[in-house]
Amino acid sequence: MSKNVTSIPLSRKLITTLIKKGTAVTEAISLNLKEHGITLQQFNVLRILRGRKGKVASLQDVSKNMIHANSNTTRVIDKLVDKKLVGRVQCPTDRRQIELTITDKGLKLLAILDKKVDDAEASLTENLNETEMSLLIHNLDKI
Amino acid sequence: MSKNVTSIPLSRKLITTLIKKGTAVTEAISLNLKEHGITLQQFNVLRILRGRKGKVASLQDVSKNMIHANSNTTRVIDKLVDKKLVGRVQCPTDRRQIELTITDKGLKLLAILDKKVDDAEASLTENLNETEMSLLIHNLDKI
DNA sequence: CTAATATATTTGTATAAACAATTAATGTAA
DNA sequence: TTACATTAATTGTTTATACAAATATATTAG
Repeated sequence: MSKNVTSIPLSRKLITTLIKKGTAVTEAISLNLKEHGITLQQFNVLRILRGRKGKVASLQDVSKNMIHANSNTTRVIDKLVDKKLVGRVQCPTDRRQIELTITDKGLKLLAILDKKVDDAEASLTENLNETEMSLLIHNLDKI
Repeated sequence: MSKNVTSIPLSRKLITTLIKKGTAVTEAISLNLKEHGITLQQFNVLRILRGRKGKVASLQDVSKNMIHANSNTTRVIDKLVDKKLVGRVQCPTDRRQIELTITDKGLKLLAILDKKVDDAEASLTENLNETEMSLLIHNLDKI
């Protein structure tokens, strides 16, 4: 069966909705972090590092897992190091690489932020039940 | 029935997926516009103005309909005026307001861009059928 | 009519992001 | 070993965005 021509406007509606909701959600989450002087990018880096459970991560490990894998990762991490939330040392076996870890201070802050972000995320999705959420995730992954 | 506690990680997964997909889609669409020196914001303004079908729009009309309703709308429009894609005149009855219209050159460019963007949007959603797209839109609107 | 208030747009400034180029260290082939 | 290529991270620069303040015009209360 051939693709229905009316699928073009529907795909436009879907993409537009996705961009708008994505932006709105980003802003809603960011708002909770802002009071603590943390950006969404910085928050993601902290979460990635905590996920390492003590093992070090290189800058490119982090960069790959970020929403935007870009060349500004160094500067995002600079801010976290300045705030003593992340430790950065040169890798002894390959001195091109750096080894990143989350500090105790970072873990403590993250615990506070997580609570706020979890609440915000729960609030944003309060009109959806679990089945709907699972289906949304499943179908969003087809895009 | 009380809310299941496992809904918290599911909501996190959903929000994370939404942010990532929203970003990816934004970039994919932007890529098509970039070759023509147009940003997504500028493209949206052109579409909004075309939607007016000849009637003028004020800056705040445009700003309200943009993904980011912000104080930088003036500068986005500056670029479009520079490129002669949009006309800007002072409103005679209320000189605080400006009257914006899309030019013929703007309409011609938009016709080209629309084609590319429609194709990109169709391609992005090719793994979804109409029922799935409708449901996605419906459920995203609950967020 | 004048002062105060409200509204529409613009401008200034600091921060963030995109993109390209550079530096430093390592790996590899003659 | 030495030159060349590759990899990892950093830096420079331009453009975009967020947020606050300023400007210009219009409206309203007295």
